[in-house]
Amino acid sequence: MGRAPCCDKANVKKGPWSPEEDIKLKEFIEKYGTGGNWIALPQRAGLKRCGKSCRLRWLNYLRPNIKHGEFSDDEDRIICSLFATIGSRWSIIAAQLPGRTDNDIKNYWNTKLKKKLLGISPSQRKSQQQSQQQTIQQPFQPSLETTLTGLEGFPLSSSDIFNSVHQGGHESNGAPVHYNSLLMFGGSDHQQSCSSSDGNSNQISYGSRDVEAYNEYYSQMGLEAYLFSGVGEAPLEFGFEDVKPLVFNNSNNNNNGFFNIEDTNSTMRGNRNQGRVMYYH
DNA sequence: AACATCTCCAACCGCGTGTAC
DNA sequence: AGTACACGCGGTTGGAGATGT
Repeated sequence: MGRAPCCDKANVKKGPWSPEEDIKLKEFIEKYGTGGNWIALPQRAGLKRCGKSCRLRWLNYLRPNIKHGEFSDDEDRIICSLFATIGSRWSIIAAQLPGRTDNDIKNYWNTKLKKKLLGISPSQRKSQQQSQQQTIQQPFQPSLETTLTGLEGFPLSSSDIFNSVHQGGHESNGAPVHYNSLLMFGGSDHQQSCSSSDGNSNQISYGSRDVEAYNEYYSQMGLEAYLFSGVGEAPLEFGFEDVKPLVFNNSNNNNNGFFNIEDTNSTMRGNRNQGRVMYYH
């Protein structure tokens, strides 16, 4: 047995909304509110529309403070960063952009931003359409990650971590070291920054709000990764009662791909704004 | 100018989730 | 605990307008 229809489809109007319908809906909601019942609303408002259609029209177009028009560079950055960390959860992304709707952001991403990031001109699109399709539908594939890591404030990709940032991390045969897990500690609250100055250190700090999303992001890349905000208490908060972080340092490399363990809690506590990437073999 | 193709975005659809009973 | 229903979300579609040939 299928799902019961939300309304009598034979008796509801579909397609674009007329200005008259918009006025009717807007005036009704401003006067009476939604009453917490979208299904009953169209009848009460005298509209021959499905409740879902009314809800969508109100949320995406008629409600106050909706922002239309061009997205700013800041908005672009926020969308990219969030898309890369949490994927296509448009309602969550929209919550970070006042005045923008999930539908708006979704459309913007699908029609413009995605192409902008991939650097594809209109003439290139046709020939690349097939390969794009594959990449785009799987946001965590390396090609898109690589593109996105160029954005300021974006988390590092696995290849950045393994090959670029920590160039000293090599097997004795010269091959990059691969790790099973990745532990990161860092920084004061609500900052987002990452940098790599000398290839041997990686400064990274994220606000506590973002931790779960980033952890999810890294796990999508096949890394068992744990990113902690704060230093002292955070591991406990995330269920790591006996964390023994491996501090990246060339001198700690014992030449077989493993790094020596040392207790750095005191150091870390004293350098809250200089978090480090640490590997757990 | 005519036609084909592309772009954009509003709107639709189906499904998962929450909640009331 | 099970069921029915409404809401909200994300994927997809349709069509108008823009652009290319």
